[in-house]
Amino acid sequence: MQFVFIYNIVSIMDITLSLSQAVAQVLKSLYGIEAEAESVVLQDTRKEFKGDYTLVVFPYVKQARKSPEAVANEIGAAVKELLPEVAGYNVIKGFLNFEIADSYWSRFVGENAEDSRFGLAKTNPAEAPVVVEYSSPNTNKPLHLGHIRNNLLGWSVSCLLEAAGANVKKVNLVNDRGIHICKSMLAWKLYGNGETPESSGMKGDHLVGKYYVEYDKHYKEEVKKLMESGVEEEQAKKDAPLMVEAQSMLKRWEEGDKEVRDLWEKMNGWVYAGFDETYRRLGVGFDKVYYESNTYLLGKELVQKGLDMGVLFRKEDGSVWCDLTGDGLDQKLLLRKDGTSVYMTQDLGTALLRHNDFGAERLIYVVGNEQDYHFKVLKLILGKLGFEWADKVYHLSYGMVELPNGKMKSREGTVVDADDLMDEMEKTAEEMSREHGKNDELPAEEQQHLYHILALGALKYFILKVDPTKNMLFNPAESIDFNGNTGPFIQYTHARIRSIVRKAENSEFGILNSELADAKNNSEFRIPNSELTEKERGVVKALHALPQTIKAAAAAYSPAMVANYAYDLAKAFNSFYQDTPILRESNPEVKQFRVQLCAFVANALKNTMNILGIEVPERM
RNA sequence: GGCUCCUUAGCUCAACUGAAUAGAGCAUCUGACUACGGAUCAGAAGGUUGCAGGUUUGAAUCCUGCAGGAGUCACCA
Repeated sequence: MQFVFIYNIVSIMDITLSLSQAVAQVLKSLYGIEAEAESVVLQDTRKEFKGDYTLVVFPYVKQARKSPEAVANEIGAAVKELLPEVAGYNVIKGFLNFEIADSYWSRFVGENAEDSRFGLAKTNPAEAPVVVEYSSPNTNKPLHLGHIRNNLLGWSVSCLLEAAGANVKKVNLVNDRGIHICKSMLAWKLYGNGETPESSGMKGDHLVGKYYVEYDKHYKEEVKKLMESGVEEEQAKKDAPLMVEAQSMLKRWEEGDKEVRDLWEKMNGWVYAGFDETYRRLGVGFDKVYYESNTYLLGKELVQKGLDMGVLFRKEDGSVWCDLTGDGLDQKLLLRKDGTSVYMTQDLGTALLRHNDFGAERLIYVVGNEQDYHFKVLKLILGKLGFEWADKVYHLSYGMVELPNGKMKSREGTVVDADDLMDEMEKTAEEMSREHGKNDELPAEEQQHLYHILALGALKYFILKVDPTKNMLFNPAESIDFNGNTGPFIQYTHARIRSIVRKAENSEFGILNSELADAKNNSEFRIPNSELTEKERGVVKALHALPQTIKAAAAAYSPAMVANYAYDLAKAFNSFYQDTPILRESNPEVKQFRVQLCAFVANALKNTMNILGIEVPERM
């Protein structure tokens, strides 16, 4: 427990930690119960009862051999004796409610309000990094709503892990080759008449996507014709001239045919320009981008190694397999009979590459839950190949995004395009803002920026507030709502607070004066016995919970926990703000404290929203 | 069909490793000091946590069965 001592010098110790330790200690001395401090569960006291933190004593009554009330009372008395911060306690049935002294809360505010990084851990760049892969798009069509969830999650989980102290590297693995790209290329060659993003004014990724659709249209016609002439459907799908041509194109690509490669590079270039634009608008980015055209041959050596080790086997036709029946799964193909590799082969190779590139402490893959099986197998095979880091591979498996009328299907045109969606949200943000008419005096450029921030705030919050592992429903009408549990609600709260703080800073009273700075060095800092109002305490307790919230959210890879926290904090503040005078307060000391509390909340909202990739405006 | 996951208020979501009367928002209804910024706040109503059993002092949470939904089971990625 050495760290406790150090914490005490740097700042006051988190009362919940002190309480857990005190309870553990008391359990031992009173009843001889051995309990780790971490195993002592404290929950927030429900608001209908008096107190701040609650210990449920039922787990201990058996060993204590007393009634729950008696146990609770004894623990309460002993802990109060131990910790001066505990002002009192009350017992209701088996629930022991600790009441924390206001002096603790005041001191907590005094010591942390000015810390712009409150709740955020420092990262150590020398530490082995956590590599987060996300996005990983195909280059034959533009990004859609499903990609948006992926990108927002990937970005925000990266920020979250950083906030918890990890050294994070974000990577993207672009699927830039394969039959699907050839389809777009072929259709463009046949029907494109040399159309370019410049000539058409179309965004590159959309242009390429257009020809992917074009291919599908003509291909279907061909299949239909063949079937009408008596060919079986399955055969028709293989024999359709367009399919034959696309296959041949892929083959020529692999052979390095100059014409095919040139076209491929040209069209991929269009797509990348388009993606860059979308990424920029979404506010996401990467430390390193891998291209599958460079990595798709990787993994073959691993397969050879696996054969040598005897963990893989070759069938008569020459194909190579991994037998996972011992793990309750099937056999998995790793090399086709013609020696070419499959998805899994590549992924084995890129995992090793990434491990070697970064010396990673963890490899996180942000990939939809439709690939649960794939990653289960990937980890198993890596383990069989003798890589002890196989268990550092973590599949951050997120749920599907559904629309009110079911799944998105590209063929049925029910896909929500990422760029369109952002356009739509920005338009709505502009309309809402104009309606409120509070930003009419801002320069046009700032107005546009504001609409962008609000639109993306709404979109990101809407998606990130849902537990990543769960499927979610995306209702376009609700996603652009700006009231209630939404991004703009929190952004608005921030803007209002900043308005107060600006006024305070400009006023003759000068809130951040030297008196305050001096007082910070004083252990008896700040009106130790002054009483807080109910609403003030609510806000302070919410702030106090930030560091542990970030820790828990990072451990669960859940930006949703951060989103819900930000919302709770904003609500606590709004409730406080509604009926508590701040600048109107006549007692200067109280006024100063409240302004300080405002600045503290604004900063916490900003930091938590930033973890979600959401900016907060100064005014809106 | 096998395997995996899901089912909480009319709708969208919470509820940390089992704990007090299951919480928010939207929608509905009612109210708020001449706004320190009303994109706010206060309140009402809304639930047999899919169904049936079981374990436990205590279950939305753990176990079993059933019903409904999703995903997956490619020499696609």
